[in-house]
Amino acid sequence: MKVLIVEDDPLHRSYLHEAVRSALPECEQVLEAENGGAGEKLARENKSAHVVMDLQMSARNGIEAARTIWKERPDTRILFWSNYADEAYVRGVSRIVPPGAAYGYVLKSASDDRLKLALRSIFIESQCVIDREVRGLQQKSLGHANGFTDSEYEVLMDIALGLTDRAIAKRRNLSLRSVQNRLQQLYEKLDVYQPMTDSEESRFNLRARAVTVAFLRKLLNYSALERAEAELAEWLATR
Amino acid sequence: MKVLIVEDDPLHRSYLHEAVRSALPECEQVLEAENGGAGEKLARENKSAHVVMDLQMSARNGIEAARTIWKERPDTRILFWSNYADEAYVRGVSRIVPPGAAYGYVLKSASDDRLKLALRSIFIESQCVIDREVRGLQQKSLGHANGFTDSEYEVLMDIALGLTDRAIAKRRNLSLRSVQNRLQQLYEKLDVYQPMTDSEESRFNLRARAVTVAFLRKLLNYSALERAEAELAEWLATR
DNA sequence: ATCCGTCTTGCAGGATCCCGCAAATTTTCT
DNA sequence: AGAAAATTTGCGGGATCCTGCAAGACGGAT
Repeated sequence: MKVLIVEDDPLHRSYLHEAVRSALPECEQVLEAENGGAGEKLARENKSAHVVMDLQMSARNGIEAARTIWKERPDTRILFWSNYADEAYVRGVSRIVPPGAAYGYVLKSASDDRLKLALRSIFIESQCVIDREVRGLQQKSLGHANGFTDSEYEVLMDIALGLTDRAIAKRRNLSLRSVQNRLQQLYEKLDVYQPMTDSEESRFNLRARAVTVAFLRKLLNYSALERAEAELAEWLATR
Repeated sequence: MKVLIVEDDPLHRSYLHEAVRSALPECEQVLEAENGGAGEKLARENKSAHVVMDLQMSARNGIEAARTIWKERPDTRILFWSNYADEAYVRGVSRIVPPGAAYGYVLKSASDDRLKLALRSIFIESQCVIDREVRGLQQKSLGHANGFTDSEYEVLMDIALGLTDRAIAKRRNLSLRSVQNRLQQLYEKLDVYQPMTDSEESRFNLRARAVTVAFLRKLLNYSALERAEAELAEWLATR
């Protein structure tokens, strides 16, 4: 068995290396890459079927890397190992995992044992292992209780990118009014209607405010924005 | 000499601990805190005059912590040790450093030697040490060549928070039109006027787009937003 | 003092955004 | 199939945003 580690931070990389060695004695070789691009390349060359991947790397995003790896070999097992459980990350991951693939999502704050257990479960037993904190988010985002519809999430990304109502309508094949409907739902759910002061006027710009509170609530983050921007550029090219 | 380490990540914390021990043999005691709040408390109790501080911690921001520490004891020496050199961080730091204080800004990607040298320079020699990458940003942001005026940065934060033109005017004691002038300068500098397609209409919503490209350019980031939101709440309270 | 550049302010108008209302369409459920 | 619920769409109007034009205000330099 070969294991590929894709991780920015040298300290974390060597810690992971050590953890893999000790949790998987049957592993003959541990490869290391320090960004998404190098990770994709190594995975291709070595046909690695076992990857530990950091999200949030400077050069190339972990999610991007995972997507191309899975596109080439959908049975690859990937353990995502991240600092944060932002909803943006969780959504990003579950959007790209191929049907039936074994993967995991473990926080860096998890204990040694938890990490090692996850390594064995995913790489040996082909099970999915998702940290409880992350799992909670997943369910909340699916259960429509307080979560967001995919279509709402779409418009959220679109206004975060700075698109016009009209532009969104074109991109999503909707009428202007429908876009605005979705926006209203979004504003409702993000609870953006609070007046600035109890006194009188002076409110928020709903559109901009929505993006802000989405950020503060971790529905959005830098890498989600980065991905969205890339997708937008892609779409623009086809017009 | 006592040194206080404020850092989220256990791995980085112990690495720092080791680096301090080896670079500063005259240091008798190394204290550790795992978030900003605990850091402030320890600094107060131990009157630590030497701090190594991570920015970007989950519980309480490194910049916030540094601000309160410096407010209580302005001669404290603080070395900021961060993953990123976002302009948002650099601006945030230089906004709070007291006149004449010795501080440093070193990236986590720097070599062992660089870190140790910085530790000695700041804590022993009371010099300011700022990584070249960071320094570059500082100068660019000051030299008005391509950088942003403080007033432009202010409106940027304000629209990022989702404030109305009118609200910004009140907050900054300006007329409506002046705010809009600043916004125009901002749009100009952020180069937000590009049409979406070469063909015809369908452009960006300038206001939202400006915030986005500011994010992508690292002029803004999560912690800057967090701080701005707190300041806004504070201001709202005084109305 | 005068000149010059920068910053500020007002006004006006066109574009966009936000939203209530209501009809048409699709989806879901029985 | 038929009814109920949700979604989509059009229209219209009020609020906000973006901008050109032009007149003061302030400060520094000659």
